[in-house]
Amino acid sequence: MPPLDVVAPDPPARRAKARGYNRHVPTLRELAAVCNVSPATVSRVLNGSERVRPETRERILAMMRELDYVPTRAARTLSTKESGLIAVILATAAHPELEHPFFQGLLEQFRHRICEAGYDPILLTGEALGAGDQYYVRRLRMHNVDGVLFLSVRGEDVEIDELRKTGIPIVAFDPEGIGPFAARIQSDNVAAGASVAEHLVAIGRQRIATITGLPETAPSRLRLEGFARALAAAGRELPPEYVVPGDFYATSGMAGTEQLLTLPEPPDAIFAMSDLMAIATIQTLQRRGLRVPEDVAVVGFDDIRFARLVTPPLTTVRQDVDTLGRLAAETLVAMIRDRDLEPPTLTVPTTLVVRESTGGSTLEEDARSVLDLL
Amino acid sequence: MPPLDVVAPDPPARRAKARGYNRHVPTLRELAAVCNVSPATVSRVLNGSERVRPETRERILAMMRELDYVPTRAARTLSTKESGLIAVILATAAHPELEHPFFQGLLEQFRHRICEAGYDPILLTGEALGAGDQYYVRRLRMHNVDGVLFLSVRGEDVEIDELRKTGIPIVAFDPEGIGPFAARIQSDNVAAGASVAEHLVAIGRQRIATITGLPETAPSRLRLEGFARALAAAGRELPPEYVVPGDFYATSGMAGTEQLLTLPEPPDAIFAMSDLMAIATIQTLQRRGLRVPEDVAVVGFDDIRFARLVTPPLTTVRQDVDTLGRLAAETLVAMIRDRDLEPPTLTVPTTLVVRESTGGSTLEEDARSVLDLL
DNA sequence: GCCGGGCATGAAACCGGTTACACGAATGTT
DNA sequence: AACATTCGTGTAACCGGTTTCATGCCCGGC
Repeated sequence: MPPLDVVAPDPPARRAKARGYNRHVPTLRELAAVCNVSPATVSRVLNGSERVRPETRERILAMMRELDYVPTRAARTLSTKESGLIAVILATAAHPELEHPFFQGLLEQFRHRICEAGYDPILLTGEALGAGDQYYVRRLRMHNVDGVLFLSVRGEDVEIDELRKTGIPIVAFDPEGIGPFAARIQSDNVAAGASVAEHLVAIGRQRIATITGLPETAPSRLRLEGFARALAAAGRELPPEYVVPGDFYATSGMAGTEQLLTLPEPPDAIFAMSDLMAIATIQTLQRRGLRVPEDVAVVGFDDIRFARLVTPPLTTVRQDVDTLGRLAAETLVAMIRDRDLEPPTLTVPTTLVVRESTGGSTLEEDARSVLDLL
Repeated sequence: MPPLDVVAPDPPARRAKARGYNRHVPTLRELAAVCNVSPATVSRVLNGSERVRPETRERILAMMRELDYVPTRAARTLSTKESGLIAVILATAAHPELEHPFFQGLLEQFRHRICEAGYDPILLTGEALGAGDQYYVRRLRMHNVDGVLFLSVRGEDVEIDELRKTGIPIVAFDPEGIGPFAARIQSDNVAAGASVAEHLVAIGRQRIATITGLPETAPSRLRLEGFARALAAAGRELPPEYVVPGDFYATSGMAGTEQLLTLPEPPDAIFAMSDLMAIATIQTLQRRGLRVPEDVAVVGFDDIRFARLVTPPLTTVRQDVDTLGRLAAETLVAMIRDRDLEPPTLTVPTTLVVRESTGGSTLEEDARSVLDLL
């Protein structure tokens, strides 16, 4: 049976009412009308302009609170070309940074800092998901993104040039194949590689090998450079068969270890260029009946939370994610505010954290450090 | 020396030129003019309207490509109230979901799916960062967010009601203290808890204990419910001192294990309600000279990548992150497109993955499973 | 008492898409 | 042949802030 009253209320409004969210959100003009001022004055209050009489300002601010006024970012963006959004570009699904523990800390610190500066991060991916309108450069242009943070650029990214043409400020972490138009943030990979080599020499290891990250990436090359140079300085060889390529992820750590164990002279120390690979290395060695650190010492890179939780706890190079994230945020915000700023290159020192996987720390020390975990 | 020509070009334009990004981005109206059509027609092509003659459409599409036209989202948002943004709400810094491996997979799958549907995720945090304009509800209203994904709502969130009033579609994962206005996605925690209990009984353990997650959270309560019920069904006791509270993170796993070991009758099996806690549990047991699984069997929850890399590989409950992420995305997009949709509650089954920490799998099986890692 | 200047405020155009409505041409109906 | 309908397209208002320029006021100086 059709209802008796033929005049149906406006459907969307009725639905809204039914769900209880018919609260009208005022516009700037309505707010201005209520306050008996012009839209321009309200806008000035919103933007903290000096040119407003204090009592007028207070009256408007009070009314904003009372009406629960929130300015519409889209309108402001349309007018000013500033969106308050910063794009964080993740790489392809094949190497999901988001799943790499190291990047999480970096990202959280970064997010926190840019939020304080009034920006919000929007997550995009370098991966092309079929249709062209899913390319990140297109998305980021649509959204009028104010700045871009790149997590581990890889050389083959054909869109980098497209991105450069937009003129949007860019900060890249551990960049490879990105021009000087982008700021760069990185750990001191050369010094870090050297510190690992020196440690392994100091504890008396004779046959020192390494499983690298993706060979074409900057962190991988630079760590190897410092590592090899320090070994040479100590009068040690680094034969080619002791350098096996990995990709930073766990599986390649297993494969690399297997490969090293087939050598006529297997190493007595392995430097894996990520903690994920190092942990896989320990696991593989133990499966083969080898003891860590007695038979083979293992060193990782990153100092992810898990590093101290594996058995034995992992000696590793700590990257200062808080500083890295903070600097990335500060640099990007500075570049947004002053477009003439020359993009800097910042290098952050690392710390070698010695634990049991190289025989370095006692059980008591380590138990204490575990309690530092959140 | 000042340059001879006194008339300085427009400063911003000059800077842009100097950096090489003076490329002019056309507007819809300019594009329309070039194509000898009205803005309305271009807009119709953009939005896939049927009412355009095919040859006109082609001409416009070709010109879009040639001029590298990208529509400005802000203008469309202003007009349609749809921003193409979906907010992902992380909790406070005290419990950084982003660092919890389980959420990464969920988030990546979610991101991937909503991206295909034309949305991009914006990261917000429940934490109030000082000033009021950093509250997430304000941010999300500013940005005209189309939908919200909540990761692990906690009961004390005072802003939930503010959020509800906005009427924005919400999907919450493992929700606690959120009303029926939000869709809920969760693993079948009761069945999962029961499957763990049954497994531990089946392998003949006598003194079965558990370290829970945050006691006030839904997953923690539900897993305990299933666990206790299944133990009772098998005629086993679950004395109160065998239930110690944790918080899903590693440290609480250590503390909980220590606590269990001080009991007059320490357990011979421990169910930790997250892999992070379970791994900390194994580590702690080994430090105390206890063997896993011979002396104490350990079961975790989540099946994070590390679960199979620790020694011994961890028996755990696998949450189907791909399905969880996909369902969250599909549900949210559906709710955005049809605001009348009743918010569903979806429960996804889990799988018990038996590995060596309960003595379950052989070395060979496990080595194979490790190779499944990406 | 008149004038210049600083200050608080207002009027109106503008940012770039969207869309309701109008309109002419082509097609179909009787 | 007259008329209704559908189709393709254009006109213009609108979304909600921002910003330039104008204006009116009050003040101090001469």
